[in-house]
Amino acid sequence: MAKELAKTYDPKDIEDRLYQKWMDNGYFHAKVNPDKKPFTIVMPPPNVTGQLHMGHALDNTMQDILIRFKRMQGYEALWQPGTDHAAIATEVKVIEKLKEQGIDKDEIGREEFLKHAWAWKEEYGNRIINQLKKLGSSADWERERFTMDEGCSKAVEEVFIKLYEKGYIYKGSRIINWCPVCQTSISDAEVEHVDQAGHFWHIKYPIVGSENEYVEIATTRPETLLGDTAVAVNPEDERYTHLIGKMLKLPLTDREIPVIADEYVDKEFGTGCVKITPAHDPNDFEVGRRHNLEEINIMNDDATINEKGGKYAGMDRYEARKAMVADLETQGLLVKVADHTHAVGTHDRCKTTVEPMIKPQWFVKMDEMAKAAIQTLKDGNLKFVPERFDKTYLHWLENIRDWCISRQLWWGHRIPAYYCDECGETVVAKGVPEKCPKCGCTHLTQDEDTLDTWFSSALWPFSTLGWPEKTPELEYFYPTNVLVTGYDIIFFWVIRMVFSGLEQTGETPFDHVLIHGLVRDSQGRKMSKSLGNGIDPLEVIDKYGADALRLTLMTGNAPGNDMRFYWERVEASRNFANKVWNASRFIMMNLEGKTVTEPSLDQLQEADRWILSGLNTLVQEVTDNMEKFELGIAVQKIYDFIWDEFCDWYIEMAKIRIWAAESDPEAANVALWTLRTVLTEALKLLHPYMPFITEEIYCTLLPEEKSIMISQWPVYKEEWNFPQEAAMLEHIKEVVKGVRNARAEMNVPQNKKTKVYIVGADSETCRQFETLKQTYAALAHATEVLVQSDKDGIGADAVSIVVHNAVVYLPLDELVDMEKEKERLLKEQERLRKEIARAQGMLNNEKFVSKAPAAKVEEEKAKLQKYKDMMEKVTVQLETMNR
RNA sequence: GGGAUCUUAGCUCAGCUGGGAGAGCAUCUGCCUUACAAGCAGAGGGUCAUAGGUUCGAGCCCUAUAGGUCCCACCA
Repeated sequence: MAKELAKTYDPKDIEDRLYQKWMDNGYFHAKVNPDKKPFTIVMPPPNVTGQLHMGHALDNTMQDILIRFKRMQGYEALWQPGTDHAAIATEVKVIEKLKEQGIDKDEIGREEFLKHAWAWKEEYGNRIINQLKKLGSSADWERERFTMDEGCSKAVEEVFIKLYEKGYIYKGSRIINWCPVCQTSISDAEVEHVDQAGHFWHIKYPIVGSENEYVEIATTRPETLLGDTAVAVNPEDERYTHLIGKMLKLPLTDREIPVIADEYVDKEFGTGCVKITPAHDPNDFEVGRRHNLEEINIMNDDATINEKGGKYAGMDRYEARKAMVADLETQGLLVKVADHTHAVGTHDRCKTTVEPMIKPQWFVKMDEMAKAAIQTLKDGNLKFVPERFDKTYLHWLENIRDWCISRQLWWGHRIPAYYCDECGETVVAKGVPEKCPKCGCTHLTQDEDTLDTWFSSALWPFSTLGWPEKTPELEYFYPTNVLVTGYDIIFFWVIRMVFSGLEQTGETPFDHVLIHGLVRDSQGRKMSKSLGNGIDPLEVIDKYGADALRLTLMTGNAPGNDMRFYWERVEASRNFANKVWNASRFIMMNLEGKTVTEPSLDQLQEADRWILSGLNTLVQEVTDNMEKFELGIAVQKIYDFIWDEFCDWYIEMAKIRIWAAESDPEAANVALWTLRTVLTEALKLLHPYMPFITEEIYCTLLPEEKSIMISQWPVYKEEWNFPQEAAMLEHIKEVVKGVRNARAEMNVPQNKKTKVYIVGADSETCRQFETLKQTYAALAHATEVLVQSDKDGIGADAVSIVVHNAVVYLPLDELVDMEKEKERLLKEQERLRKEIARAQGMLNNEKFVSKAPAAKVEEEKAKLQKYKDMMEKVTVQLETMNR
């Protein structure tokens, strides 16, 4: 017995209840099951500090759709969830929170600080998980992981040691990107190049021994002059060859530096002379190493000038710049200042200008692993969807430099390296070594640094499944199938997972990477906190429901493209939900108290056969689109089928039999069965996109069923394929549309019903129309439909609608405006004339006839015949009117 | 400097391997028709950025141009 549904759809009534039901029944949980094929997605772990934003909503909706789809198809579908410790982001937030309480990080020390950080994690780590649940995410929460939990930490340690032993991880003093605010090194990927309007300062460096001679250099960062240890020119540059080897007096200091020759210098740019500051510029660093130049670090960690800076010591780098420029000017060494816009490296998180510095850091050697990652893509083991992101991936890998992995932070995985207090020997090991292998000293101290947060996320696809242990889960679910993520983290994450997976497990961690774009605001701007233009997904869920939000995010967008988000779109989605709700309500109302039995195939009427054929096509296409990750196209087809075909046409057709149930209960049964069957199957197709509403309707409609999410995905049924009836009904629609259009144009009031005469071209056409005359009557506001083979009894003033194989007449009596009718027919004639000209033109083209596929040519011939036929009838009609 | 991508109806965007231009919103006209006014029925609106090329046939493929967006990059 079907229970009644509320009159309008209210998501609040059902979402939390259904989610709880799914959880209670363990539907999200995936187990190792040799009888089924696995399908695995690992969730990009949101930061523990994070709050759900539209990007998460989009990313997780896509994953949930794929997982629900595959689960229904009979796969053992695992969606592996978890959170990321987000090293810098979290540490910064914890520091802020402590500050509010008047606590200083350095005062309480590392151990105490970490206690606070863990407390933070406990407090906020669940927040984003709960928000993901609101979205309907069917992740296997029983398997939820955290990048710093015991297992993941073990995996990190294991990888670090293995790579160290292989020589892929090394410690070295090299130039790295230093953030003076966060006080840590950062990787190249974390540096954002931002164009800034700056200056080019042209400065004279006097030549030692030639009092009035000097070279002119141009720099954007005059303060680094304090660390200069050479000036370089291009060896081919004839202007300066005579200076090579000479010494220059470094302004504002008492040092003398040499002029050197290096290919790196571009003769055409600037003055052709470059000051070399090995300790504060990556290029200069390379030049310095090539020429054995001294590396003078002139800055403290907070980017103030250190004691090497003489009178400028203690000043901030920009203060020092100002002071130095003033001094240079005073000394007559400043030639000119030119405006110059250039890209400045900034820390992506805090936007501080990065300061290149030489510091001892840990690095991962990238060349070999990058090669493997490139190869796996080329071998087809890894596919980006859409494909164009191949280039992004390859370009980055082909130009990769060693990865700086150490961070001067406390929150994260501490580097498993220990230094002997006596001899300084480095030992990389699991846990504190008992004694130094070199000198036997028992006092060893662990490295203070932690690892880049991406070091652990790089292992996510396998560390979450138990690696390095050989767990049954790892064996069964790994490698995973799809990774869903935004194009903005291909560098940070996808690439690192690929090379880590290949190196550690010998396999590409996933075979498809489904890339999506950014969700922007209604004006196309990035949603951001500072602009205050972000739309909170939770607010959308609260107002319109999770299903409406999900549908909005999935429609009208191609993979990899950005999308704009605005409320009107959500409303449209909500309206669709309401439509589905009400169609279902109608069906259930009519099922009330009835026992519906499955009819035999020959009991199915034309309309039933048509809609079942349509469903069949839909099932096939949607499945196909979803297999190809064309999620937006698939849902568009489901939407159109449900609204346009099923609601607007089929339900209206079925009403005829339902309302005549008393006189013909058998026909009503067939209609009801078809309604229920098509609705059920369509709901299943829709379920991955709109899980809540489909579940609620499904379970109300079929009380004996437990849940739509564990129901079987629809498959194409050969016995539901009725091409003939499908064509007949399309013909009906054409006629009905014609009648409706004529009525509207002739301003016939909606409630005014008329007779409809259909004059068929031949007996078979007449027979078909005769069969379906009730359907016409209902859909075309007819009191009666008369099918005949001639114009007997039809007045000359009847409005005529010419369709293929028939002319339809509406006797409108006093309502007919003959002028208007004539106009309407002339318009139709004009349209047909164009169609005929087009088809005729193609067929007159010999090359078309000889080269185009035969089927195409036949198609055009048939069209031409059809239009000519219609043209003839319209012409006759016009002539009749003129008489 | 290198690369990607976009330019289609008033707005936001679809358009899968080339075969008669679509959706949602907005606009206009009728309708409170017993599932739904968050609805129903109808209508208007596009030389698919420009110029060439390939093809029997181009929104789709190729080349150039213009404009927009994004990513990468060690010209100080």
